[in-house]
Amino acid sequence: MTPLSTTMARVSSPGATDDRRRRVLEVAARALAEEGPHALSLRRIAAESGGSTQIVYTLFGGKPGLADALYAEGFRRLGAAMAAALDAAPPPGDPERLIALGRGYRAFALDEPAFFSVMFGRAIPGFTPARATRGVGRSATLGRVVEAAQQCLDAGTLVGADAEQLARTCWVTTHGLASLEVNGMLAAEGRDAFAEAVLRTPLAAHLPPEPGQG
Amino acid sequence: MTPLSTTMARVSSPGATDDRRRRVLEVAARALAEEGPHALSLRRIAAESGGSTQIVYTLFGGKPGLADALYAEGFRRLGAAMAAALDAAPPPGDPERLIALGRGYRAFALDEPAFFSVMFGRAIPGFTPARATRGVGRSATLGRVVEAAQQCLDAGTLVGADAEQLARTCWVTTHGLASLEVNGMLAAEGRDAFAEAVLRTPLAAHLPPEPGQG
DNA sequence: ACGGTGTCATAACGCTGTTATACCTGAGCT
DNA sequence: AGCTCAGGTATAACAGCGTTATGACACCGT
Repeated sequence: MTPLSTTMARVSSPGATDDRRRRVLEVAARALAEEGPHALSLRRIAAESGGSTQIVYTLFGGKPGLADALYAEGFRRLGAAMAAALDAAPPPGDPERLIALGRGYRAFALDEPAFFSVMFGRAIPGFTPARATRGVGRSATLGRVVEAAQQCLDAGTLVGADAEQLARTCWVTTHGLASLEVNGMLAAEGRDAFAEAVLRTPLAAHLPPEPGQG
Repeated sequence: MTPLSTTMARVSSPGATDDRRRRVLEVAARALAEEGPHALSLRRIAAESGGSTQIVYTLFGGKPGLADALYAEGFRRLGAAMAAALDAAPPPGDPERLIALGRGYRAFALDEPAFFSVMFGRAIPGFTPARATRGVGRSATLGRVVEAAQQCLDAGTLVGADAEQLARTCWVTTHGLASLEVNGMLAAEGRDAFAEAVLRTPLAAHLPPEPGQG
C-alpha cells in the first residue's frame, strides 16, 4: 500500500480526500484560466486528475459543485490581487489605498478574464453560485474597500461620506471599468490613463475642501 | 449573378428568407429572455421555428452566427431602452439626460438579464462577438451618451470635461452598477436610491462652480 | 427542357453532464 | 478472526448537445 497520493490509494491518510479535492480543483482552475470556461468538461478534468468522471461527483457533487468551488477560488485570487495592491500602497488613511484596491481589482480582471467571467458573467452554462458562496465572495471583496474607506474617513482625508456607500460606489466604478475592458468595449489606446482617471471618480466629491498642498 | 442582395429564395416571395431569419431569431430571443442562455439549443429553436436544425446553419451559419445575431439584437433593445428613457427626460443640454440614459441602461439590464449576460458576460459557451458586431454595439451605446454629454458641455451645464471621456466614465459607472446588480452582488434594500446616487457620481466633478439655485 | 445551385430533412459522429450498476477496499462490530 | 456494512471507484449507458455528410427536392438561368 503506497502511503502517498501518487497511485489511487484508497483512503489511507485522513487528509487524502482534501488532497484529491485540491488536485482536481487545481486541474480545473488551470483549464479554466488557460483555455476558457468551455474547456471545463468533467471527463477531461477527471482524466487529467487521474480518475474517472465519478470523482467530480464524489468530491463536488457534480459540475455545479465544481463550478461553485471555482467561483470561490476566483474570489480568493481576487482577494489576493487586491491585497498585493495594498502592499504597494501608502499606509491606512490615504485615499490612494482605495485607488490601489481598484488597480488590483482591474489587474485581476485583465489577468484572469475567465475567472472574472465565471464570477460576474454566467460563463458556466447552467451555473448560479450558491447564496452562501456569493455572500462570502461579496464580503471578501467589499470588506477590504469598506475598511480602507473607513480609515480615510477617520483620518479626515475623505469627508462627507458613509464608508459602506462610498465603498460600494468604488466597487461599482471599478467593476464597470474591469467588465467593459474584459469584454473589449474600451478602446485599447489610452486605456491605462483612462482607468486611472475613472478610479478617482468616486472620490472627487469627498475630498476635503481645504486648498490642497501640491 | 443575382441582382438582389438577398440569396435566391426557395419559396415564392423574395423576402421569405428574411422572414424566416426573423422568425428564428424571434424564437431564439424569446427562449433566451424567458429561460436563460442555457435554453438556447439548435434543435429546440429549429423545432419551435418549424424546421430542422439545418435551418440555423443555412440562415446563420451555425450557432456562433445565431449568437452574434442575438448579441446585436441585445444592443438594439438596449438602445431602445435608452431612447425611451431619453423621451422622458428634459431637453438637450440638461445633465439629467445623462442620468436618464443611465436609468435606461440599468432598466434594460434588470429587465433582460439574459440578454445582458450574452452581451457582457460570455453567457453563450464558445461565443465571442465578431469585431464588427461588437463595434456596432459599442458605438450605438456610447454614441448616445457622447451626444448628451456634448450637449451639456455646449450648454455650459457641465464644464471642464471632454465629451468622449465623460461619456465613457458614465458608461463605466452605469455598467458597473448594472452588472453587479444582475449578478446579485448588491443588497436588495435601498437599491434604487443607491443606483440614483451612483449614476450622479461621474457628474460631480464637472458641475459648474456657481452657487446652485435650488 | 435541362444542368446548377441552394435549401431542406434525415441520420450519423463525437462530445457533454448525469445516473445506474457492480466492484473492491477499509473500518467497525461480534 | 471473520463478517457486515458503508463508501469511493470505474464502467457503461442514457439523453442531449453542436456539427457535418448525405440524398431529395424546388427553383434559377441558359
